[in-house]
Amino acid sequence: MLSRQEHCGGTRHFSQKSNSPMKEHLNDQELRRREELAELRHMGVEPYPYAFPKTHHSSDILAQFADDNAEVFQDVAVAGRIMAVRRMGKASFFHIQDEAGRIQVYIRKDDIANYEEFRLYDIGDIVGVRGFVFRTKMGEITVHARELVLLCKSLAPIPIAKETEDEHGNKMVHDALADKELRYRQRYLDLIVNSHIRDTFVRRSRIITAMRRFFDERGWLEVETPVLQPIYGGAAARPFVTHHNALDVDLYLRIADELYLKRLIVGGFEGVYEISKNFRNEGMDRTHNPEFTSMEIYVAYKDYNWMMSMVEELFSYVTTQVLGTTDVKFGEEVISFAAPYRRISMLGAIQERTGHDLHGLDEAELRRIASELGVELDPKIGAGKIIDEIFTETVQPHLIQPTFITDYPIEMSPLAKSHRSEPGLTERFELFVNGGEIANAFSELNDPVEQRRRLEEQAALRARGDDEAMVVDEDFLHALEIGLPPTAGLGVGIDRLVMLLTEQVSIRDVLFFPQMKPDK
RNA sequence: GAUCCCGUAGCUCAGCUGGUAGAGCAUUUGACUUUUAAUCAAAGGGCCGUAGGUUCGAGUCCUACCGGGAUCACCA
Repeated sequence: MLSRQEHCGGTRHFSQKSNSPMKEHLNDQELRRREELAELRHMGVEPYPYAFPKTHHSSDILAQFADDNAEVFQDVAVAGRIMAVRRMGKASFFHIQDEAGRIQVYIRKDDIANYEEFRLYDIGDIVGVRGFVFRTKMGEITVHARELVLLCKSLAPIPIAKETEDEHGNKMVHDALADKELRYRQRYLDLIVNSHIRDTFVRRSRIITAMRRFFDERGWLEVETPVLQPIYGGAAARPFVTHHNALDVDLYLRIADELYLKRLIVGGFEGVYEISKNFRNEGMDRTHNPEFTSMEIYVAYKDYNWMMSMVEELFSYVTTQVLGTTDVKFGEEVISFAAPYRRISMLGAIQERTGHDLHGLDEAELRRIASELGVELDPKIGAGKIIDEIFTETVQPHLIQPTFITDYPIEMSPLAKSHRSEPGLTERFELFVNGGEIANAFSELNDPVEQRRRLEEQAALRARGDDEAMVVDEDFLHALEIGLPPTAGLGVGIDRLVMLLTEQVSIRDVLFFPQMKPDK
C-alpha cells in the first residue's frame, strides 16, 4: 500500500491550469492519482485500453427494464464516467454517467475477479461494466457487474455536484461548478458536471439540421465560400485582418457571406445557402461574440414579399421539428412562430407607437422629433440613421411576437433594392422576436450602376472616418454587370435564434467555447 | 470605452468595527457484501487574485494592476 498521506506539498489552484506540458506543482489529489496509475500498471492493468463493446446507453436500460423482462437484460455492457462511489467494504455501489444519463452499478467481491483493483478507481475515471440488470431493494434499476474494466484513468479531479431531492421532490444541487469563467474556459468539465447544459447544444444542432432539411427539400444548394477574403463586404462592421505569407497580402476574415453568394446566383445557381462563421472585430457582450454563426440564403426570381412567406414557413417548420410546437416559451412570454407574422413598415410602426409620421421629413425635422421623444442622437448621423434610432428606442423593445419590419431608409441599406413605390426606402425587412432582431432580408439590388453609386457613397463615408462603412468591391460590381437576376436574400443570426429557442439570455451559453481573454 | 460588484481549501461559500484562517462536500486512513447527499471514527489540505501602501499588526482599510460578472455605450 502506498502511503498517500506523505504528500502534502505544493498545491495548485484548480483554475490555474496552464497549457505547459510539464506541471510544476501537483496537488495531493493529482499526485495520488498518478500513484494509482503506476500501481495499476504494476498490477498488469492497462489503464488506457483501446475499445469497449458497449451494448446499451444508461437511458435504454432505465427506460426498458422491468422486473418481469429481466431476462432480456441478462447480459448488458455499459460504459461511462464514475460520478459517485459508495464503498462498503466487500461490496460497492457507484454511478456512471454516459452520453444519455446515469446508471447505478453494483459490484461485489464475490462476483468480480478484480475487486481489489476497484480501490484504485476514482470519481472521474471511465469504466466499462458487463453484467445483468436488477432492481435494488431500494428500487433503483442497477447493473450488477460480472466484469469491470478500467477504460481511462483520470488524473485531474473533477468537481463533484450532488443532487438531492427534498420532501417536495424539488431537486437541489450541492457544490455545482457554478463559476462562469471556469465553465466557459473548461467547457468539457462543465459538460460533465452540469450535464443538463448538453441539452442546449443538442437543441442547437437540431435547429441547424432542421434548417438544412427545409432548404434541401426545396432544392436549394448548400455551398461554401471563402472565409479569407481580399476585400470584405456584405455588412457594416470592422473586420479581423490577417496576413498570407506566400502571397504577402493582407486578408480579411469574412464579416458576411453575401457578396460571394450573390456571385453564385450570377453564375446560374437559383438557390444557394451557407451556414458559416462570420467574424467581426467589435465589442463583446451578452449578444455579441467575435465569431458567430449566420445562415444566408439567396433565391433567384423572388422578392422580399416572397421571402417573408418563406421565413414564416421556415420558422414554423424549425420550431415544430425541434420543439414539437410553434409556441416557444421565453421567460414570461409565449412566442408563437405559427404563420403568418405581422408585417408593418418601419415608418408605420413608428407612427403607430409615437403618433409621428416621419415620411418625407428632413434631418432637422427628424432631430426635433427625436429629441421630443427623448431619443439621444449622435450629431454626426444622417436622416436614415436617425429614423433607425427612433425605431430602436421606441418600437423595437415592444416587438415580442414575430414581426416583420419592412422598408428601411436607403442610406442604411446599400445592398438592398430601392422600394418599388416608396421613394427613399428599400425593399428590406428585418424579423424581430422578443425585442431582438433575428433575420434580415431584402430584394437584392441588381442594378450595377446604382450599386456602384451606393458603394461609392459608402466609400465617401469611410473617407470621413466611418470605419464600418462598406468598401467598393470591383469584382462584385463586375459580376452585377454580367447580370444578377431578380433575387431575394436572407440572413439569420443562428446564435440568437438558438438563444430564443433554448431560453438563454447570453450568447456564451449557446456557444461551446465563447471567446475569452487569454488565461494567465 | 464608462460605472458598479466579485476574486478565501479541489468545488460551493462563511470570515463583524483590523488581533493566531473556518464549514459542507471532495481527498486520505480504518470499519462495513443492496447503498444512494451511504454511515461511523480519525487525518491531511490555504502566496486569502497580484504588487505596493497605512498600521505594532491586513483576508479585512487605501492605491494600482490582473481576471471575471452585470449594466450602459458601441455594434444592424
